Amino acid sequence: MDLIEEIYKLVRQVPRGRVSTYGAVARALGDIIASRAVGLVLNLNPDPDRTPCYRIIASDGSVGGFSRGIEEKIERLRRDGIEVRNGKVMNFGKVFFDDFDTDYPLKRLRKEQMRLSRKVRLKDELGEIRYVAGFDAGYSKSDPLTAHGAIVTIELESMEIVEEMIARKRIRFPYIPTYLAFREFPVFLEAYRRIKIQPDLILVDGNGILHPFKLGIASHIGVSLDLPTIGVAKNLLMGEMRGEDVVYQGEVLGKAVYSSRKPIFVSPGHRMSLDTAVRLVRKLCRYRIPEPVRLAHILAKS
DNA sequence: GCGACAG
DNA sequence: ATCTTGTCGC
Ligand SMILES: [Mg+2]
Repeated sequence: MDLIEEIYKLVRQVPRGRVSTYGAVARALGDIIASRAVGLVLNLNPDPDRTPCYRIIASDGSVGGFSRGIEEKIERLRRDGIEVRNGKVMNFGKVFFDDFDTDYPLKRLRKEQMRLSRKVRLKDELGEIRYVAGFDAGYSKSDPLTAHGAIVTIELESMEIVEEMIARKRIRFPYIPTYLAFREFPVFLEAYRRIKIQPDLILVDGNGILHPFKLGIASHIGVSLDLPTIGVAKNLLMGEMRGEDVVYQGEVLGKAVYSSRKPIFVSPGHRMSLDTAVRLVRKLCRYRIPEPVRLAHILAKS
């Protein structure tokens, strides 16, 4: 799924003399939550003549940002015949374009999450756990369209590294909260296909079932490979704290683990109960982040 | 300005 | 997530 191209295709539908908004483009993608991602993608637009990203402004009528400076954005809008005063588009309601031709790609991906979430199993289905892998992805500002995916596998008993793998993949999907797997799963798979030692368990940087459709990236990976997985997040995506429980819509989907002063948020991904996930994560923590993920994080950045 | 949404 | 020297505390 090339969501970056989908965004550019929508932007090209905005006619000269009209403007639209980051939120309107996000709604045409299928989910308003993607509005910030629309801005980030337009920031990387290589050709503002072919893809007139300057016609996308903030929902309050202010012009928003432009990588070449907002002066050029205002100048381009004026050349289109748009009146701009004090950084605001005049007659906003009249020039606003929202008549996008779209098949709502994010709605399709949401349905895919709902379909996969029915396959998640939350009872312990673990054989003997000898090898534990951790996965994380890293990026760089100088090359923001390449993801670096790292897998580090350790032996549980000795906590020694037995394998390290790094893969690169062109990114065609921005970070959108609750859609993380569609960004990072491809580079995970690229690295996973190359490892020689089959892990018995994979820890993933991100959530498991602690997700609005119970399909965070750890569950997405677990179900796709039918392997036991655990999600380990450094920040809380959703839910409220009840003691150490993370509760969402009346259900305990995760737990805060105080491996250091600041907690991490653990949720089962697949073939695992919450309690077992927490027990295994505690066992794997030398510092705040469990070793396989911590080491994968370092490798992905290098 | 506030709230806030993994990475 | 990224941009990033040095400093402080444990
Ligand atoms: Mg990460």
